[in-house]
Amino acid sequence: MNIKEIAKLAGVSKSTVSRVLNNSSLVAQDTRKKVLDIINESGYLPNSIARSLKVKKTKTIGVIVPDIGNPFYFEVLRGIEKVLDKKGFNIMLCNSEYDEEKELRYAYLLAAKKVDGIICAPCSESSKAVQNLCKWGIPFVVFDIPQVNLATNLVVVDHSECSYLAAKHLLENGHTNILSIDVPNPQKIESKFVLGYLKALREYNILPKPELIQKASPDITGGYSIIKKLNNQKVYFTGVITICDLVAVGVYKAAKKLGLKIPDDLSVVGNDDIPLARYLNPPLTTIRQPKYPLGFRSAKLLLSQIESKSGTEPYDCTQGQPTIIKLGVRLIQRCSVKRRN
Amino acid sequence: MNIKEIAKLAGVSKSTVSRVLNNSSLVAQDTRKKVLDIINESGYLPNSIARSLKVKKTKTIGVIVPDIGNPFYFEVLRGIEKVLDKKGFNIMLCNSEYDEEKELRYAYLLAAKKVDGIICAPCSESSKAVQNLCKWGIPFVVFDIPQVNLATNLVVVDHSECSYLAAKHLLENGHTNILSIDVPNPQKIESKFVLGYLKALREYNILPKPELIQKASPDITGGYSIIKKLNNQKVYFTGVITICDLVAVGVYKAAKKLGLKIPDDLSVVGNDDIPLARYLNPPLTTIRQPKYPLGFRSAKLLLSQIESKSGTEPYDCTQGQPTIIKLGVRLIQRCSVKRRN
DNA sequence: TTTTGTAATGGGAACGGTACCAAAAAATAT
DNA sequence: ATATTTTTTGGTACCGTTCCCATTACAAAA
Repeated sequence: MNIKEIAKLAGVSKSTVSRVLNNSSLVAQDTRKKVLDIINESGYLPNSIARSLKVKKTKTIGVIVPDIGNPFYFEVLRGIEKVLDKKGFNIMLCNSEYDEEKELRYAYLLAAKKVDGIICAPCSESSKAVQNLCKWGIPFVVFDIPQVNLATNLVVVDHSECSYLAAKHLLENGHTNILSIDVPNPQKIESKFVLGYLKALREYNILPKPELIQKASPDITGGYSIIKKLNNQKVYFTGVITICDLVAVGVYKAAKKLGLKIPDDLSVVGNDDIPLARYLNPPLTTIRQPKYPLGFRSAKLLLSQIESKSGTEPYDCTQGQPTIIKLGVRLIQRCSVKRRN
Repeated sequence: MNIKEIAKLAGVSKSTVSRVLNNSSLVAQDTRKKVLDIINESGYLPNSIARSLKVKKTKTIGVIVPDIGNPFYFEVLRGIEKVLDKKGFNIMLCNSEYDEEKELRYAYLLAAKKVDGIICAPCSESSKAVQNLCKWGIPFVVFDIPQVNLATNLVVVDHSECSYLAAKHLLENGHTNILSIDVPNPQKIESKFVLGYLKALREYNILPKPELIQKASPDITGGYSIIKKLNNQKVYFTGVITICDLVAVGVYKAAKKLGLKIPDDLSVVGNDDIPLARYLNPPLTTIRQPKYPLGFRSAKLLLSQIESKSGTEPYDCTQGQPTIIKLGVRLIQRCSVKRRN
């Protein structure tokens, strides 16, 4: 069933049917009604893929995140969805699983599918996918991880501030041997997270110990295995800061296994403030990320980019100043940190 | 940049370019190389939307769930993604937010976008969306909620078994005043969840009390507010079974607020076994749903349906026997239930 | 009556691919 | 050298819309 058949049934041309479909004003009242009736009783639904081909708009946005299983990204997604849905955009969700190769494949796929724009949380600071997005002239915004060497529109949080706040909180509570669990990064340069950690240590005149600067996959098993490993190596620490709450959960799990009490034997401060952080045992002290706003602002930014795009020309991401939106974080004190003397 | 321009640059016809794109065997080695070179250096990417229009396949699957925020659905989604990704399908994710109207809108949208198939967890047992999917001839499978009066392909768990197991566990532990928190359903008939609960009571010769059969929205606030409400009304119960772990979390929250200790003052058994259930305080005893398998099997089933579809004709969901896959559940005992005498 | 203007409709060329069929070129057989 | 087969290529209709342009119908003005 297509527009031509509807036209024939209604005894009009397909131009006219198209006009009622897009409710153009220049179609007579009774013609419109007649066509509408035919459409309803036939169960016809317009092929938006054909439409997209013609109008060069798909009304869909691609979203690439490393792990939707992580409540952090999920909350961001909610923010994104909120604004896009209101504007009639659909979301094509892609889960890169922290795999650069997969991320790139998805970017390619979304580009080929001619999505109107892309929101991406790349796995690394020099994401090949983002570079390509730029090259292909697709409107996009990246969040969470800033891109190096690329003037992209950005919605971020300062990761160094998170770790700084977290470490400082532990230092203020008398901890001096603090383990930092970051996510592995392929870059040679020290990550922002470690930088913030080091800054806090410096302020307290504490020399960083290399064995306390660790990396793990950003999930429960990541946190779990790092604690187990360090325990085997007899590395000493009384506090932990983690790159995300999920690895804090892993730390909890390991602590339980090893018979370590939190916060008595081990203090931990997470990062994200996922919804379930307050229900953990004990409730997790953490740095709250503006998750929903991150998504909300990213989507808004992308939409403005799409709207400003002139006609059908590809979007040139190098022209004009990139917009950079930096959102704040704050410490949420709960019960996973204990004062030491 | 389109196929025609590439053809011109390579000095061949667009047929030939199309052939190398779809790596057809009947193109000479050096022609192929020449075309490939041009493609690479020009950064051309084929428009899959145009392709889809012609071949009548989009290689994308629509997924409609009531709440991706619920780890239950998320786990299902992972299962879906696993099989679809391997077969080169993309996922278009839609969040109906337990809103029938929104669910229907999404179904329409996905149909218009000509997705190759749809996996749907409808909000109700007589989803208008599912009925339409049937009418429109789109391959689909529904999971989690069976459809009444509609012979659809199904991947489900017996909800009555879940509540039966949960209630029985409490009964075995000496509880006689058990609160059942179900999700509101628009149907007149008693829900499966309540049915299983009643069955367990009957086996123990306990008369059901209407005030202990409650409904709440399937999220944290739902569980929270129902407990608060019943507490105000001085309704007495020592055990709770919930339709999902998220409302159990809400129960925890309310208990804390009201100074009730779990499990000493209140025993609770959840349903789903979300990843964080074991990390709650106390760890939640719950009925484990086969979440990942639910998604995995649904996707497999859908794929087989799509593959068996002959050519371009719409899929007729009334012909042939529907496949119904029923998966089992089991009780996971943790620490939220206490024995009473 | 003829002209002019406006509202409503139809015709047909795109959009960017695919795929069938025919034609040309190259390889092989006669 | 010609006939035949096989390999490689080009031409073009089509997928289902939109949208520009032309045409028609009809009312109001000249």
